[in-house]
Amino acid sequence: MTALAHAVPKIRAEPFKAACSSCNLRELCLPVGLTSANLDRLDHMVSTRRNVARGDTLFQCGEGFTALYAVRTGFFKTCVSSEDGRDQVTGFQMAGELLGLDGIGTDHHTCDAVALEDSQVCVIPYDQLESLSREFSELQHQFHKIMSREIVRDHGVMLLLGSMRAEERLAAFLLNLTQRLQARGFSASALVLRMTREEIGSYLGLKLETVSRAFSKFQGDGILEVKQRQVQILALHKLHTLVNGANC
Amino acid sequence: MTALAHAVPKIRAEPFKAACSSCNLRELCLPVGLTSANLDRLDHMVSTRRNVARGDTLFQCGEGFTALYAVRTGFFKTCVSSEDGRDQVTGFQMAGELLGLDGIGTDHHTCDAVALEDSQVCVIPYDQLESLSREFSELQHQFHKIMSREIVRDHGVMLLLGSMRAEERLAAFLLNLTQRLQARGFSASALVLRMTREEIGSYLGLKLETVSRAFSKFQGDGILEVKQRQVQILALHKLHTLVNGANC
DNA sequence: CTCACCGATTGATCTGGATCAAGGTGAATC
DNA sequence: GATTCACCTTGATCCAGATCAATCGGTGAG
Repeated sequence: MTALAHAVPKIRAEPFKAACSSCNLRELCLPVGLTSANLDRLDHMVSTRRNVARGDTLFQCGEGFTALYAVRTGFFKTCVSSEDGRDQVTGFQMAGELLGLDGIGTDHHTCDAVALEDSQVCVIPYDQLESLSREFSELQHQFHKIMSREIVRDHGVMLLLGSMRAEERLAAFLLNLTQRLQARGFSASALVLRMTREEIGSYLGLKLETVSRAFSKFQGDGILEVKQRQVQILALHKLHTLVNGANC
Repeated sequence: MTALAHAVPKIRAEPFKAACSSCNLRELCLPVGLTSANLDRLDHMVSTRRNVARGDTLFQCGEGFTALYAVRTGFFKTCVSSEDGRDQVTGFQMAGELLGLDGIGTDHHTCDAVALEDSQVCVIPYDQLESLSREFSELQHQFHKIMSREIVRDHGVMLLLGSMRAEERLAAFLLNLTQRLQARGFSASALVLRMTREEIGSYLGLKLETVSRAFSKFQGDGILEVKQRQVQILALHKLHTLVNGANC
């Protein structure tokens, strides 16, 4: 055991043989709907992984665009900033989700992608993705679906930012998080936030104090049990009615 | 450059032989970067046009998705609504811009597209677009760029909604409009708004009264000359500093 | 163990934009 | 040219969330 541990060096940032065909995220990620023959071709394309330490950027605004990234493990945020230093978190990405779609349009990334915990991504060279998706339409269609869903998601965030009040925004955010975690096999009711109150606030167009107060309010109302970043959802239905039904 | 002639005879609802190859929007629309041989193939695919009268919908939320639409003439808005009737304008589309990208992900449209004036669109059958873009990579790449730019645009709107104050939002909106109009050969300083104050407000996350007050403020400051929907931009640079530089 | 630091909470106060209300304006119709 | 209607403007008031400020709590370093 000790001999083996000594023989196998710690795996760092070096290229690592990835394999979509044996990845447990393949039903959530780019390979959805591919036949096993085509999955093998994808394996060949997605040949490297990259580790990103907590706090480091996967890519930054302005950098040249060459590849998309599929989150394998960990958690990211993306944020854009205006010339005068205003900052806006545009999304949080977890396992199976794609990063970098913003770069296709201009050949340069237009936002920062920052790891909120030690993470690993699969590198998807973009030119290879284009040529491969010219070869089999399943991949092409799946890729288009992913882009389209990102647009629809963004529209949902606009609705949230444009017309919801603070508590509704937080409720919508929590519902979205749990849904995505549940799709990945995690508990629907117990979650650990990987981001600060300030980052949540930036995403929701609120100040961190307002986010904190909304958490406390939810706790007081018996909807949540909040202990720092540990959140237990006690009344999912109340979150739903907050977002939908109850108009004042 | 004199104003573009608006004296084009009115074309009615019958299918009409479209031709990207002879369309004066081809440098702004899907055909960007295509060789003339490939343009001909595109002509064959985009064979029909559709007229949409002011106030009518091009498609509605929930409808099955079969095609994308390129605006040829006129002006549209897209809006999403939540279950409890909240409404959010997610964008305004003018000549050369694509509508319907939201439908790819789920095979159903997720928003309404409403004509704000009598308009005409080119119908782009989506399955044909996919197969054609498997055949030539220029079309594929251009299509991907358009989707990516839509994502980037949405991120910009999130930044606006999440971190700008009312006057900054209106300034950013006006700048965006004039840039797009200018790219289409219209005056950069004189514009006619095709949407109501309420629609602008919905897009910007503001109430119509606030939009109206901001217009009046800009007029008082000598930035604009506003007469109902006729807007003359007198000090473009002041709009820029409002959006960027001047913090408080 | 103590210190320092970062993030979270909570309270007090302020304010930008919402809301409520009352005209004003221009285009279409008769 | 009077009527109507949809849209816009402007004023007065209110309130949700921002801002300012103090404190607490967990965590990592020395």
